[in-house]
This record gives sequence, C-alpha cells and structure tokens, in this order.
Amino acid sequence: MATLKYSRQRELIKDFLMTRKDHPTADIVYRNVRKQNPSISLGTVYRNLTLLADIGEVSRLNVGDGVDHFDADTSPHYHFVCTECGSVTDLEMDSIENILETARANFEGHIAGHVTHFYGTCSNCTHAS
Amino acid sequence: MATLKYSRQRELIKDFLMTRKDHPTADIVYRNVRKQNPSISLGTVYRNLTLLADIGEVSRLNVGDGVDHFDADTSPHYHFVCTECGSVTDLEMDSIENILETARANFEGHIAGHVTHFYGTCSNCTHAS
DNA sequence: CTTGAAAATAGTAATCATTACTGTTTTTAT
DNA sequence: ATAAAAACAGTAATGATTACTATTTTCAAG
Repeated sequence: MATLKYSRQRELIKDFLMTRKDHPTADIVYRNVRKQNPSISLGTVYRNLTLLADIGEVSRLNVGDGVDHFDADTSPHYHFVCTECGSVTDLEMDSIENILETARANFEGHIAGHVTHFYGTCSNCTHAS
Repeated sequence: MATLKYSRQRELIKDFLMTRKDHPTADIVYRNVRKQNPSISLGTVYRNLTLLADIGEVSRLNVGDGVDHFDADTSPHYHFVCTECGSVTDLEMDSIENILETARANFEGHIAGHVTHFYGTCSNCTHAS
C-alpha cells in the first residue's frame, strides 16, 4: 500500500542533494530547489526528505547542531563537524566498524549499529587564525 | 566575571541527576525536582542544566531522539539507545578512543574528539517479544 | 549586622525546526 | 477518459528550548 507516485518536486530535491558533497539542511535544500521551482513549499521539502530517508535513498544526519542534515551518499562513511564554522564534511578514513564488536562484548541485548561523528576545526578554520 | 552564586534549585537539580544512572531529559528532571520544590520553573531547570554542562559538572547527550539527555557522570564512557523503548543506558565496554587516530590519519585539520553512541534493542525489549 | 550590586528565579512570551492539516492538483492504473 | 490514490502548496500546530522581565536571593564590603 502507499504506492509511490512520481513527483517532480521529489526529483528536484534528490537531484539537488546529489550535486552536493556537503550535507545540506532541509532549509538549504528548500532555498536551492526554489530556484528551479519557486512555488515549492517547505513542507514538501521536509516530506520528501523524510520519505527519501525512509526508503533509504538518502540518509539523515544528526550531528548535534539542532538541525538535521541530509546526504545523498548512503554508502557507509564518517563525518566531520567543524565547531568553528559548522560545516559537515565527509571523512576519508578506514573502517571503524570493529567498535561494534567491542560494544557487544558484554552487553545483554542486541546492538544493531552505531552513530559516530568527529568534531574539531576544519583546515579552513585552522588556517584562518 | 559572572561569579557563580549559590542556588538551592541548582543543587536540587544536580543532586537529582546524581541519583540516576539513566539519562533524564530536562523535562524529567523538572518533573522530579518539583517534588522537592513545587515552585521551581522549567526555565530554571533548563538554565541550570546548561550552566552545569558549560562548567563541566554534567554532560549533555544528544542521541538523535530530538531531546537532550543529561548525565551527572562526566567520566568518559559510551551509551546505548534502545530503539524500542527509547531508554539510554551506559555501556560497559573497552575504550574505542583509538578511532581518533584512524580519523586523524589523512585529515587536514584538527580532530578534537568524537561523538559515538550505539543503538539496538535492550535486553528488556529483546525478551519482551 | 546592614546593604546594595550581581546573580538567580518564576512565569511567561518568543523562537525555531519540524510535523500535521486541508482543500486543490497530479499521477496513473483501468 | 476517469477516478482513486498520492502529492502538493499554504498554513496552522507542536514541542523543545531560549529569551525576557519584574521580583527575590545571595554574599562581599562596610
């Protein structure tokens, strides 16, 4: 039930997200998609981002800044958050999925996954003094 | 400047938090502290939790459920979030701080720390079918 | 022990991200 | 072509948190 129907708005949102390697918030998506479709509503952006996240076509990131970020790259990777400028970027690094074994070692219950992000000062902000 | 002055309310909040090993939200702190001081206001609870977090006497946890949790135990440790019941508990496990080295390996910038929490089904919810 | 400036409070209003609602428009299977 | 299901635009509502304000506490200095 609830068969998915085509929506131009959803396509625009997904397309925009794929052009970005930073991780925009719903509001940033909204402001950009409006350039192609000035009458799109913020609610539509939210609804579609949630829908896309639910069906696994995008992922929703919570990095503790009070706003959700969205990423069209759903492959497993890690993120860095700059505490100076607030930017959220991908981190090229080896897998740390072994931490799941560490966590499972003496836990009564089922550990399905983990949420990890790193924070500090990005190279831009480090050099900007 | 801004010398800290004693406050009975702040003491009640801190004391309550120390009695709990789960990680209550501001609202839960509020509802409990009211038992000792029925006239305390929610704003006071928020302000003091923020203040205590700022001076490092408690830590603020963001586990992605849209509400901040607070922990009187500021020593480094990890948390587990049950996706069934929403409970947030401590995880007895070895250090995974080595992931910082992994992350720093080829990153231009300064990685100061990481935020990690695990999720899944707690033992209660696993057994409850 | 007073006292007054700084800090904190209670209560309430405001903010901000997000979700819900509603009447209208699109999509698409038949 | 058509009509039920989805989606939409626009707007109202929600919920956590912060800001504001007049009043009360704290506490160092006289």
